Amino acid sequence: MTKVCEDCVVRDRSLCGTLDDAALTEMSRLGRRRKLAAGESLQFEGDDNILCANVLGGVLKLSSLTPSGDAQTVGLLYPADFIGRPYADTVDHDITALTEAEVCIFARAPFERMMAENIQLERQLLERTLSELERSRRWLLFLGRKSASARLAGLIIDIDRRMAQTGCGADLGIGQLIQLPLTRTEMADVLGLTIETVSREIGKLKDAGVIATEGRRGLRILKPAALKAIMDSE
Amino acid sequence: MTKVCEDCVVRDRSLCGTLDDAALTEMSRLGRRRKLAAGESLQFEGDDNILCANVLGGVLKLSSLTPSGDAQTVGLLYPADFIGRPYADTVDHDITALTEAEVCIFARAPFERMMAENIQLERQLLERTLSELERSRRWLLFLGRKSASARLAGLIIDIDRRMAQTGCGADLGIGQLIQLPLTRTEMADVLGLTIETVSREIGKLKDAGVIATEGRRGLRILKPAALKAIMDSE
DNA sequence: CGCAAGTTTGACTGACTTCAACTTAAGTGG
DNA sequence: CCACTTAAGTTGAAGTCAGTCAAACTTGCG
Repeated sequence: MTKVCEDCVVRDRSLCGTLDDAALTEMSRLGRRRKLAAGESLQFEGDDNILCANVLGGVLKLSSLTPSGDAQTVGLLYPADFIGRPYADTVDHDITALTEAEVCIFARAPFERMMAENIQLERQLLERTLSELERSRRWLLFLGRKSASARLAGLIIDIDRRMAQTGCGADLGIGQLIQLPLTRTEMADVLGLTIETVSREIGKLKDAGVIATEGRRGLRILKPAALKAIMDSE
Repeated sequence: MTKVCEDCVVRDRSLCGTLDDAALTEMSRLGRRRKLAAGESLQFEGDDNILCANVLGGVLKLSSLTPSGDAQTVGLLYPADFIGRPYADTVDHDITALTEAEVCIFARAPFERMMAENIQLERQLLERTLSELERSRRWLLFLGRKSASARLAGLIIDIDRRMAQTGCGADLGIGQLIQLPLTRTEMADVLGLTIETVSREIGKLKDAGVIATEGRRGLRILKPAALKAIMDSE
């Protein structure tokens, strides 16, 4: 008999990582995997809040629509990230796969029961939520105070870091090929900019030799220090 | 003998609200009150993370300085709100009193011990952190996508709501006098705008009869529906 | 190869910023 | 109690960054 969740690529890094074998066995009974095609949504703002999940693979976004119709992405979800908001009745944001993605879904009620019985689960989630709050607040500073170029640099650096953590490969490896999980439109939605501005700013970074692009989604960071400087600049 | 924390104005609404008498007694031994003058800081970004606290009275801000020197306020703290980030080594933001304020401070280590022993405390903090994350994400949408007027309207509505919860008085009571806890400069720091723009936008709202001002910090909402409409507009 | 979606580029516009002068509010000491 | 002082807020003119609208160009898939 194979060990529970043995084939789970995020077994150690996900919320479940802290569980002992018995708890993990029960957890695995509650969870079921689901694949999402790029563009497919897991839930929509206003839905009944019925699920929690772990991201197994791919990248997803958390987004809201303004009444006037344009989108703002408020967070990106990478493998091992947790999805969901226990204890809430309704869902606050759309969750949509940016790339092909796979998630391990738990119904909310049994997940909450697991949390009550395994305090380390709750503790883990608290720590993650606190980090996520911190990430979100740092991004507030970008949207509130930084220029288009600084925002873009910040996003590229963030993606690089998260992709490095996720797959293999070092953070800010010079010249390494990154597959962007977002289209220009999606980048614009994260950055609070328009697609045209994003395109122009990418052009400028290319012209300056800071990055190189390869097709639509391929990107290489050629001058990490310069990119960081742009991110930190006003 | 008087009951523990009996005179605490936020006894029921704060994180401590869920504790039983025994736990509250211990908690009260750990906490000590501190008054802050307007403008005084409780901690600075980068400090060792040594404290957690409950806000007893007044309004405080969470803020960061960009490398280029201007401030972005990433959150406002009202009575009963929790301050601090358990489990982290350093502090992520400055915390500064906007008005005269009072807080109930706990050293971080014993606070974490209390959390370990009283799971409802951890659970409460998790729920609060999840809400705070949600608030922060909603604000992301404002900074990313909304015009100066919509942001200002959003801030006024938020302040009104929080002040109403905090003191007495109904939410969005027409014509009721609100004492703004922020100066124009501080509003600008929250909104990601300049002080001049804030001033001009307030002027426009006054001209439109949506609000009235009284001195520097007094404000009345005359047309709540109109204000909400402006907030929701692009 | 051809098409459609995605992206880039250009010209123009506008919202917010910047810089600067001026006004008001609120506290202080004579 | 009022002139004085100073910080806070308002107003105006000019500049700029990013948005809008529109057209051309890629890219990758069928």
